[in-house]
Amino acid sequence: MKSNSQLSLALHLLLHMADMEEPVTSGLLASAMNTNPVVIRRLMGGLREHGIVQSRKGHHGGWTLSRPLAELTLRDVYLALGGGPLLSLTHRTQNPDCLIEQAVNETLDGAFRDAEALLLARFADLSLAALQSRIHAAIHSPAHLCA
Amino acid sequence: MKSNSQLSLALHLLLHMADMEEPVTSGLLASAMNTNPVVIRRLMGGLREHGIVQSRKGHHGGWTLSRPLAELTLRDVYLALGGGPLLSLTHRTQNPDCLIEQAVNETLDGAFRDAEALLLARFADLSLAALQSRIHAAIHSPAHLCA
DNA sequence: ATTTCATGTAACTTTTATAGTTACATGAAA
DNA sequence: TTTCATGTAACTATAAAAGTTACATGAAAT
Ligand code: FES
Ligand code: FES
Repeated sequence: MKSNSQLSLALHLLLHMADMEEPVTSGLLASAMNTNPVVIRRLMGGLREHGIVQSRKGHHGGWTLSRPLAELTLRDVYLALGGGPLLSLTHRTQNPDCLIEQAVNETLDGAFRDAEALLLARFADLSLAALQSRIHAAIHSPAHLCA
Repeated sequence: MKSNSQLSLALHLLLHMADMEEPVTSGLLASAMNTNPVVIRRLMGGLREHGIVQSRKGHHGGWTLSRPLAELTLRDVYLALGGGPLLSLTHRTQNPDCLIEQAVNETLDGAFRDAEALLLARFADLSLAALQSRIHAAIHSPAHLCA
């Protein structure tokens, strides 16, 4: 399948928004990310339902963070995006009666679970504030947004 | 994209072959796996190039293991299949100049590398012989092959 | 009020990775 | 020389993700 880059996109968006005073429109964010406003709105919609961002319609509307980055971890963002699959390997379930298939898949699942758990634990240890400070050390105009 | 189940399939095939005396045809394997012979031949072709299986054409031809399962780990099989991506998450590389994108992606990559390393290490610890003995404990007719 | 602008969303198209299919050439055993 | 199986190219199908179009809804500004 086509590989999933929503987490990368979401983080990029949130970090940009953190440096903005005013609400930012999906149009502006989209052109900075070289994508389409609807893609942004869809993704942000998910984050809004988890209390991460807020939106306002109409004039001077747009998107703002609804809690400080220090209270947000990569894990929160990943889960708010729906917590989709982390691994690209699946197992075949063509004939569930086959004992070999069962044994193979149980074994693989064990390894998969461990890798996923490790990744989630890593995500939980990374706050967006940490990312942000790393970025601010490198950038000197915080509110920059490629339009 | 459609998710990748080659490793699961390959393991299933190898374990079946281990219990067979005679070479097995791609046609037979395919019907046991509910798939197409060409899918089997393609996959096995990769394994042959890495010395895992052998093929013979013509009458009574087919596929046989070319080394004992005890010398094969899941890692070997995974690598012989091409060592494709393990994780379904990627990062977006729309504007490589953007420092935020860079920081986000470096951070993600760190976590991804660790998870992949863990998974590979797990794979390296699992020999096919171990899988096989687990299966033989459950099955009493080793050479069974759903056709 | 009415104009303006931005979100909210449904429906559709495009892209890309994987799997499955058809067709046939090649080669080895019987 | 017939039979059977691999080897491979070319094509189709399926599925997941991303991008696009179109328009309804709602809020600010004048
Ligand atoms: S778009 Fe991220 S810094 Fe320019
Ligand atoms: S196909 Fe695996 S045991 Fe029947």
